[in-house]
Amino acid sequence: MENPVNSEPRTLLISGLLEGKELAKQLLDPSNPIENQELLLERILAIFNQGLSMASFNLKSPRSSVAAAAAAASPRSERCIQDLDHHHLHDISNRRKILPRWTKRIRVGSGSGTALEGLLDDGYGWRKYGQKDILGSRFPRGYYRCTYQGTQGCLARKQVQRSDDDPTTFQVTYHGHHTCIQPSHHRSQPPSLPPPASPEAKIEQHQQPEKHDHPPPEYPESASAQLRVKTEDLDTNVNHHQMLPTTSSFSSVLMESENMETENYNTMADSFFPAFYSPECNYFLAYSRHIDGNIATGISESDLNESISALTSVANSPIGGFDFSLDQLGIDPSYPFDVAVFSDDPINMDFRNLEMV
DNA sequence: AATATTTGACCTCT
DNA sequence: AGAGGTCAAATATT
Repeated sequence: MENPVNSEPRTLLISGLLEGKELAKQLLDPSNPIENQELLLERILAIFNQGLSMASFNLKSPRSSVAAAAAAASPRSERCIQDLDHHHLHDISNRRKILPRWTKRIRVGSGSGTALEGLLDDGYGWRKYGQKDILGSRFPRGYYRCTYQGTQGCLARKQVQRSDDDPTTFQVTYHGHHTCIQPSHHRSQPPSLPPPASPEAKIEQHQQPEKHDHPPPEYPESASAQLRVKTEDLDTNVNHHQMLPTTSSFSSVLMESENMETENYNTMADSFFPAFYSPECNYFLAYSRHIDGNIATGISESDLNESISALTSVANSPIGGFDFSLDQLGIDPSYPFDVAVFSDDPINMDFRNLEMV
């Protein structure tokens, strides 16, 4: 029963467009530095994209889009029919391989028994759709999908696995970025606060040496006050934590390197520029992080091009410039674009602070 | 009544 | 064939 908030897409769409309007006004402000103008443009574009995707998603009949077909509404018998479609089959089999995937280790400070898992709220609305005993693990693995899969076609998923050796820690593996607008995230409104708990939770960040990829750091580290991420160790000048509510942290989060099935994602570009792609939906939103006006520290454009084109197979790099178009990218505009635009995830909070203050 | 969770069956991948 | 992942009917919760 999470997110009882009204998630009516129309409302969200309108408020998003209002934000776009506001940004457009700022764009006209001649005192704005040129870098900011680029950012504003990019963001406005993203808002348009999101709006388009929302509108098209809600207009279409559920069966008419892959995203919706992937939604849970489809009975098993219909699935079999759909599976006759080889393309569709191919899409589905590819999806798991290509979707970005990253893992976090979350330690809950205190608590007992089943209540612990409730402390794992990361600010998003999740709906449990399965649980499985895992070979060699004492605790079952929980499977969650985005609450708004049905209404907004968001394909984000996560798995929660309680650690064997330390039952107070959970390994949370995310699959895919949210393409939805989450009401609880909107306008930086953190979800309801959890009951206060041990405030001394220590947050660490580390990487597994054998896997050199970074977790996409744009994931909203609990827009809620429940998780606080220590980002000082991140090698960027991004100050996520400044944007995060820090009132009561009682969970620790260890950002782990990703356990990707595709090495394609395994690039610096992905960590610095968590391009919100979702190849199974064939969409790509040009989106990058501009911190201190330097968007590509340590990353060559060719690196970006390589990784991104490999990822999407439809896109050229959006990083070097923002002059992409749906046609250029071969994107079906009817698919949901990724978003983060309306959510208050850290990266966008950065944007807000950078551009609107 | 609407929405979320549980859980056994089914599907996919290795 | 077996393990992991997902579906969906039954059940629980709000």
